[in-house]
Amino acid sequence: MPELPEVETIRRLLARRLAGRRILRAEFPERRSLRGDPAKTAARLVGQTIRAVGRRGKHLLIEFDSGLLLAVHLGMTGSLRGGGERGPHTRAVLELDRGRVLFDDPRMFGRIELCEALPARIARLGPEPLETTAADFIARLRARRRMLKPLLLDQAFLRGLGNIYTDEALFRAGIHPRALAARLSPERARKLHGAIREVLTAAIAAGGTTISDYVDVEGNPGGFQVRLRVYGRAGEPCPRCRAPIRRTVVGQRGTYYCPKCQKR
DNA sequence: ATCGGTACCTGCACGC
DNA sequence: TGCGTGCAGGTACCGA
Repeated sequence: MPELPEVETIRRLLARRLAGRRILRAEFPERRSLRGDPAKTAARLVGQTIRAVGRRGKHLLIEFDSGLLLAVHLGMTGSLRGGGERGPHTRAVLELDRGRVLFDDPRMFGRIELCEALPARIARLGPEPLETTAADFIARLRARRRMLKPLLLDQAFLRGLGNIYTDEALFRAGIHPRALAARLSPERARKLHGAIREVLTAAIAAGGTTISDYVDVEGNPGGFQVRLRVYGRAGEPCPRCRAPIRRTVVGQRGTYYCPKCQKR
């Protein structure tokens, strides 16, 4: 479900809600949603005060005064709720000195981990798409012999893009999802860098994309779905040339693109 | 390095 | 109504 813009939207709301709060109780009713032992993790969390909420790619990082870190990945269907009662898919509950936060995740692809430092798994991800420079991005593309779509989805190359925003960025840049990274001209690579920045920035401003179930901490859906140009629009006319948008599969992922506007 | 396949899960839409 | 199928915003691991 959530890609960078959704996670960033959640991070901002969570930061406001959680900064300075203390954990009174924690519960992990679903062992598989947690890396580590549920009882031990819960015990270590009690009494911890939240300093800040950060983000690396699609990972949320709840930082405590003690230096401990609660890393949350929402997977495909994970969501965080500020308040309310637990439901059938509640996988974690943090009871605070004011309010509570619940982690719901029907498909259980999401994970929570309490750690003392940034886990290697997260530390070794690629750069933030909104922080990397065009020059660096172009140089790194050049070094890869791979199709663009799977490369952009690879979190070790760039952290935060998922299926939706990859397709949207490639469309905006006029580049075919199967185009080979190393063969892109510097000008087209620069255009792709700009397209990624634009689509992510606009999506964050709109509060993310809701296809079926994404909601933020307050339960509000995103607003960017109405501005998607190709994702989920197979058969509809391309907003630029009116040719029908096509759906195909690239790297085992459903992929939407305009066969006329997007060239290899 | 890169690719394809599989696995992990549940829920929903769809066709019959 | 019920059942089978395919699909879904993500990641990890395996062998080729």
